[in-house]
Amino acid sequence: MSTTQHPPARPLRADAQRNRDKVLSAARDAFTEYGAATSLEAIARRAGVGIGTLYRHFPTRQALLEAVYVDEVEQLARAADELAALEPWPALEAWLRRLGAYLVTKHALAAELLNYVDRDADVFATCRGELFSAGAPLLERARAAGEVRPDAELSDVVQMIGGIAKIQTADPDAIVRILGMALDGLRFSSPGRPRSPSVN
Amino acid sequence: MSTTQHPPARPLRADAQRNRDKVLSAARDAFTEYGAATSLEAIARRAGVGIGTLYRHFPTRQALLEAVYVDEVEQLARAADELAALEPWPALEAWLRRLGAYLVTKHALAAELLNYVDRDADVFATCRGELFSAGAPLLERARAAGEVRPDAELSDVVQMIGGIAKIQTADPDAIVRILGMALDGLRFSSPGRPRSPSVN
DNA sequence: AATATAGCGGAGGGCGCCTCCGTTTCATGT
DNA sequence: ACATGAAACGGAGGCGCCCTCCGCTATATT
Repeated sequence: MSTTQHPPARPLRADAQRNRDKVLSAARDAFTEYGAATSLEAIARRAGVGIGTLYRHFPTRQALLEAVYVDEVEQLARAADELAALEPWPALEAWLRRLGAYLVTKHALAAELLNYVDRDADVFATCRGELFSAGAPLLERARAAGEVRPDAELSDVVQMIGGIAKIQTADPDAIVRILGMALDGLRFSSPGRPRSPSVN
Repeated sequence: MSTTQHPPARPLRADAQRNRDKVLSAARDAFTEYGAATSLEAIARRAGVGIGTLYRHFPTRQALLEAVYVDEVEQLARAADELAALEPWPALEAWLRRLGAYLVTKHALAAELLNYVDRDADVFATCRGELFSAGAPLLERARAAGEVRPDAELSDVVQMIGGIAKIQTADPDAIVRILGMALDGLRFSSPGRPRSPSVN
């Protein structure tokens, strides 16, 4: 019943694909910048396409929100693969920070989405699955390298970051700092262990 | 800082008071019937006043939502007084059922309100206080009469009803039935005790 | 009854939603 | 290369909502 699984019945014309991407990326930026209530016309303008084109690709606001949501998760999953090139801890840290940034904006998105679909709709389950299978190898690798405390579960880590992302504050840097502390906690389980300073 | 405490600086002209009440009641009905996103113009039409009049009394959507919210709580508190004439248990049951009905609609209202004010704004605290001091005597009286289990705390009861009210279901009667069960649980703490059938 | 003024109401400007359809661009067969 | 049908584009236009402004009306006061 997912609205996203249409393995191209017909592969979408080149310009159409281009426009679809432009809208998606404009929507992502706009939602992040102005909140999930941004007008669709503004998004179309920002994407440099006509309003009609936007509606052709995303017939309802829900469809667009959902697509952005899914798109972000997919990018996050892809990022996990690319980060595999780094050392275990930097890879994990980078990914978790990115996850944090994502979760901050996700709340607005998810809240708005819930106006249209119910809490345990397909989208959410699927996305959660993707997220976990993307993150698991990174955590596993860092753990194997002795870079994180051995008792850290991925679900706990994600919860923790989710909680931090939910913090209401006027100062967005605060989130970054708090996240830094929490990540140090993930890395070291007991006091006294020498640590490299984590750059802000 | 409450927006509701203006002990009439000047007592509001007769027609103005009338119109204010009409709007408030129309808003309550409309919000209940169509959700908290109902257009203000529709509410004005329903109340039989001009849109300008609505805006005169409630300059923002938030103001109106808040007023409805407060008004409902006040009615609930007043109901508690009137119910004092009934026998202890019927009084408590009637009030709690009414509380349940209120909480069902309240969720939509509260959710919308939270778009404007933060979670622990004045309004909420005040209303919670009023609610509790209205309900406490009813519960106390029923307890004294041996009609409810002695270990029932008002806050627990309210929480329970709140939880039931939150249940998502297509069938609104289900809520009523479930509430009935829960109230029986409030009344009787152990099996085997004879009970009068609770009328639906 | 006369006057001052609080209060009324709705027209109107701005904006967002969404549809419809004439125009443009692409893909495909020759 | 070119023609041709189909896919995709884009924006005008209709509608509803938000909110303000201000000429008119109802009420209170003397």
